[in-house]
This record gives sequence, structure tokens and C-alpha cells, in this order.
Amino acid sequence: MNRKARSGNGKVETLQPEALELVAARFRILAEPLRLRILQQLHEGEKNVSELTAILQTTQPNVSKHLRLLQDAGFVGRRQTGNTVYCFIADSSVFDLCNLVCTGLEARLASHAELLRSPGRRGR
Amino acid sequence: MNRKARSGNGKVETLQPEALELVAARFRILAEPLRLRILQQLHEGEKNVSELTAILQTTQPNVSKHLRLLQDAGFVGRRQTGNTVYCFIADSSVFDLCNLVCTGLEARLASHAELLRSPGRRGR
DNA sequence: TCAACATATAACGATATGGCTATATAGTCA
DNA sequence: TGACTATATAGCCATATCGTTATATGTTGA
Repeated sequence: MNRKARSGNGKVETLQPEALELVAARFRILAEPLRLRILQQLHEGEKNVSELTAILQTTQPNVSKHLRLLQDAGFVGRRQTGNTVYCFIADSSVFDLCNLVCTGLEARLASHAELLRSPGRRGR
Repeated sequence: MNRKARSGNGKVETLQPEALELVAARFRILAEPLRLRILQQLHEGEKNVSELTAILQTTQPNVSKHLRLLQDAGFVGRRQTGNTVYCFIADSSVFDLCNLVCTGLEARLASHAELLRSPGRRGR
């Protein structure tokens, strides 16, 4: 064991800057509303590109592009039958991530709401 | 209870598109290497802007700008004494998030490595 | 009040990214 | 093979964001 972080012990606190780039890139995948909506749709069950396009009210190339990123990151998988491509959640831990963010967001918004309500009487 | 998601039950699977924008925005805060490096530094203990600037090898305005985003998101707090501003982690759950991403990333990279090693003999 | 220091903001250029339209690729069926 | 359908890619424009330099704000101490 030397001073540099080794594989398997990925505590973000100890990562090198280059590794943090990878972590940031992974966050960036989830930093787009449309991609989150795609994940949300796939949470209900697998869907093909045309279905997603219709549901999300955007263009087919746009869906394809976003799907590619989600697939490259390993969040989404694909299954092709004939010439239609069915997409599905390949790593459901992505929802743990999203829900952690949701929780933090709720806490944040609640604390803001608190500030607007009865200043000086926090917590009741 | 009506058909729209209500406060407190923030399962990402059920959020409206507008709510997903907020979730995406929160992910976006963590989608920058320099911001992750700031968080990393603050994990060791509070630091002021000048110290961060020196450590991160960038300009002071750049650090200030990123700190602002981290503060607005509630991840980082500030304490001002005299004219120096000390920053610290205000929501340490941000590291849970980062570590979840790290874990997923490691798994992803490991599975890629697997593909390069002995094709056909996966899992051993 | 003035000089000095620490931090914040403004304004800019460079780059990245989202969404579009047009087109290419690839699979199915006749 | 050729028409049709589903998806992917290319190319483009608009916008957002990073990092920089210049400057403003604000705090301390003489």
C-alpha cells in the first residue's frame, strides 16, 4: 500500500484529481432533466426508443443521444429485437442516488421555507 | 392525497418534470471536478478562500464562484472573522452521494476490465 | 480617512452541451 | 432486390458554463 489511493477503496475523500474528473463525469450524466425523465420512464418497465420519444415529447434523435450517454455510463441497457431497441434499467442503484439527492433537496427547501415562516421561532 | 406527488415523499420515480429539473440542478453542482476538489479539501477541515486558491492552483475569483454554488446548494457553509471567510462542510451527506457514485464507477470500470481479460471466462 | 488585505462581482472568450433538421444505417417484409 | 420502419449519426445553432482579468466591496489597523 502506498500513498496513492488503490483500487476498491474508493473513498472520494482520498481520490486524485484525475479520478475526481471521472466522478464528476458520472454526476454530469445525471445532471440533465431529460435523462432523469428517461430513467423514470424505464423504472416502470422497459420501453423502446419510439415510445420514449412519444412520452417525452421530444425528437427521436434527441432521445437516442441521451440514451447513448446513459448506456455508456452503464445505467441503462438495451435489447434489440427486429429493428426496435428496448431499453431498460441496467443499474438500479441509480435510483438510490436520485433519491439521496431528492432527500437533500427536500431538506434544503424545507430549511428555506422555515426562514420565511416566523423568523426567530425556528423549529416551531 | 391527489394524483400529484406531495411534499416529503420524494421518490424520484414519481416526481413531475419540473421537480426533476431541481434534482438535475443538484446533480449539476457536483458535476464539476473543481467543486469536488473543494469538497475534498473541506473534508479535512475548514479552510479560507485564499488557502483553497493556493491548494487548488487556480484563481481566487474562480474559487469564490464555485464556493457560491456549493453554498447556495447548502453543501458548504461559511464563517467570517475579520475579512477572511472560512468555509466548511455544511451537509456531510454530500460524501455519501460521492461515495455512491464512486462505487458505481468502480463497478463499471471493473466490468470493462473484465471484458478485456479472458473473454468467455467471465466471473473467474 | 486612507492604505492593505481578503473576498466578491462583472465582463469576456473559449468550450461544451442540448435540441433541432437532414441523412445514414440497419432490420423486416414483400 | 426494393419499399418501409426504427434507430443512429452528422451538422448546425443557441445557450450555458468554466476560467480568466479587471474591478468593486468590505474589513482591519494606522
